[in-house]
Amino acid sequence: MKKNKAISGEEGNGPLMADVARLAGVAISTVSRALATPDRVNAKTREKIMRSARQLGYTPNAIASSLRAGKSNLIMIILPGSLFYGMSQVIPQILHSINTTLARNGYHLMIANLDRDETSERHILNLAFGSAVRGALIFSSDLPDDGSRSFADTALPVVSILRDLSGLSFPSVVTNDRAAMREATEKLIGLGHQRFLYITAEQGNYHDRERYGGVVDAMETASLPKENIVLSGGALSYQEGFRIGTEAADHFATLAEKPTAVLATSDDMAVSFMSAVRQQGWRIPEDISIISFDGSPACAFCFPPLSAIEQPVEAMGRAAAELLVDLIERNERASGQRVVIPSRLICRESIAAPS
Amino acid sequence: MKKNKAISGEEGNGPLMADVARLAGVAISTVSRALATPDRVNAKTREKIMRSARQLGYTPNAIASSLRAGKSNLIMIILPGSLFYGMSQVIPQILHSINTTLARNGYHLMIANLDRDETSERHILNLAFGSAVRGALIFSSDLPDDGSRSFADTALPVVSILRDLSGLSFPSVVTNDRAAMREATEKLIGLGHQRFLYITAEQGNYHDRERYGGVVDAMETASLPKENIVLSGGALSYQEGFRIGTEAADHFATLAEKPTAVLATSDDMAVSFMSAVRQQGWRIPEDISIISFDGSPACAFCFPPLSAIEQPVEAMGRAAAELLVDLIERNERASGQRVVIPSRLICRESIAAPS
DNA sequence: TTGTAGGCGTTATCAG
DNA sequence: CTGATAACGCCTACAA
Repeated sequence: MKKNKAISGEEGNGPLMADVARLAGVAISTVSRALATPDRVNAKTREKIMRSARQLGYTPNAIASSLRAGKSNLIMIILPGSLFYGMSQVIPQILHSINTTLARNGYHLMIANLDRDETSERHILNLAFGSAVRGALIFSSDLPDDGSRSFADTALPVVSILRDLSGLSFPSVVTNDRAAMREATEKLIGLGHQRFLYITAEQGNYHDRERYGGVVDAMETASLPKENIVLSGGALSYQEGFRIGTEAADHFATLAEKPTAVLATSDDMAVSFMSAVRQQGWRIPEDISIISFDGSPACAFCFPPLSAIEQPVEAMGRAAAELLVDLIERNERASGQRVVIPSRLICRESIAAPS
Repeated sequence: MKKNKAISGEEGNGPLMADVARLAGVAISTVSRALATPDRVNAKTREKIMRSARQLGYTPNAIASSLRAGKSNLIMIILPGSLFYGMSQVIPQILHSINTTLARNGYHLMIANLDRDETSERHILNLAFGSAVRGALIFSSDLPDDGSRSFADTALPVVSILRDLSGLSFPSVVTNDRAAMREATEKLIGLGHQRFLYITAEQGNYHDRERYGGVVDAMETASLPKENIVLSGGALSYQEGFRIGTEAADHFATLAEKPTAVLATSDDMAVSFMSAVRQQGWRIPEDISIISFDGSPACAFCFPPLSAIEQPVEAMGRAAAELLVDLIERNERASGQRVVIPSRLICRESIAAPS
């Protein structure tokens, strides 16, 4: 009833502009104009065309427009495989807010996994260099490189999220990892804690450096020795958060001088650590205080409710998408601008003064 | 160094096949062949072409190929906005496994939010009818419809995930909601429980019907009266899982005859319920046993560790993507086939015999 | 084995 | 205001 594509065509790929033109008794170009710039065509003709289009169920072929226009309306987001697991809803939340913002501006979002194989890097580079996408968002990742081409050389507008790549002149939307961690540490110091366990993944990566730096800052300000920070983890990726937290608890058990407070760099590490030390007989927060990073909604329902540095995921996604759209629209690219969206420390029952 | 695009062209959209041809001293078509069907061109010519291509950093224009071929290699996944929140990692996990499978077969994954506004429905229909995508995965959603076009009429290959749409002749990859819930209920009945609180979202939707049905099945088999199932929630979407669980705890507090076991239809509902009833002074599992649905990895680290029906998210994603690729490759579409990937009941400390 | 020519569906330019 | 025509970049008969 709505669709009319010839005689059941089997493969008939839907009506074309030409079909609409024929039905309306005008030239193809007139149809095109009626659709793109309605006020540049006579009202009556326009009406006729619109009616024909509706009657045929015509939908413009997006690929043909893209080819003609020399640009697509696809945005690619590069996601590290390691962030797909765990309880923190960083990925879905950010995808949702980005996608909503992009859709509102007429763009579509394509996902590109950045796994640890070279195929995925090549895929991404093909997309970037093959004019398949109009812009890219790169989420907490390094720049793909397949040996002969590097993402750094792309002519695409790119915005980095979470990781600060403004030094490479990619505009970046980040949070204040360092200051937030410093604030959390100061909070614990204020409660009387002096000895900390810092649990991390992938020691030395951007987030670890920033966050650890924040802890050190706070210690220095309070004139506490750096040696009071015991490190745990550091060898695995964020994807392994639960394992990192569990192992940190084992590590904790072996320590002669126990830290009284824990700073975990992801929710997964925090909850698995809490679960394991509880089984060892420690109480939270009486024996151990703990604050984590990410602050997914589930933290409020942990036992005890988990204090956390809450990353403004939605806001970051929105900001990044808007920045990218703006870049595209203004036909720019470089500019090492840096948007910082602050994280908030949410204190819940997992912290208290040491006993 | 790698890229050579004329004299810094400003807008020069990268080298074309024509550039490669010129550099190699052959015709464009020969370049095309050398890239697509290498053995149909002289080894020496091929070499020359490959070298030129590499030297220029040539990457084929994906849009042009798609137009020429009459088909894109984009797959769209339709995701309901309501599933982007909460602790269960259904969305990221399934995106990851789908994307990996698709990438291996040369396809790319595009996200389409299905929010509650008509714009998003129109967007999706434009994609489906505008030849922009080659196939679609529809994740636990109803079929988009903008009033004049319906997704049901699309000529695209479509696979439904989680929701059984095989009746509408869309191949579907689902889990055994009903049987799994039945098994969970039987487990609790076996422990001696006779009175249940069933917490749900969106009463009457596909998942609710299936899951509730499973509870009823188990009750009937055990000759327990249906009245022993107390319902909570049912008015909000899955997105509101934490709120649903919290409210269910309030509801629980008002009940004269307390259920001794709880069946929650998402992890979010379960953890927020546990958190709230604990504050009311109840103990789990001594006073209340609880089993949830989804079984995200974090369940193992709850307090107490949460028993759950674990959905095989990865496997479902992989199966759906493979099914879709197969459909595309074999040029088919309809076929109400239904792949069931069973969920597993994982028992942890949140259940025990009633006291 | 290689080259020539035409077309995929749309849009922009230029006449009429 | 409308119509013919030429691209967009690639691929594939078909011809050489």
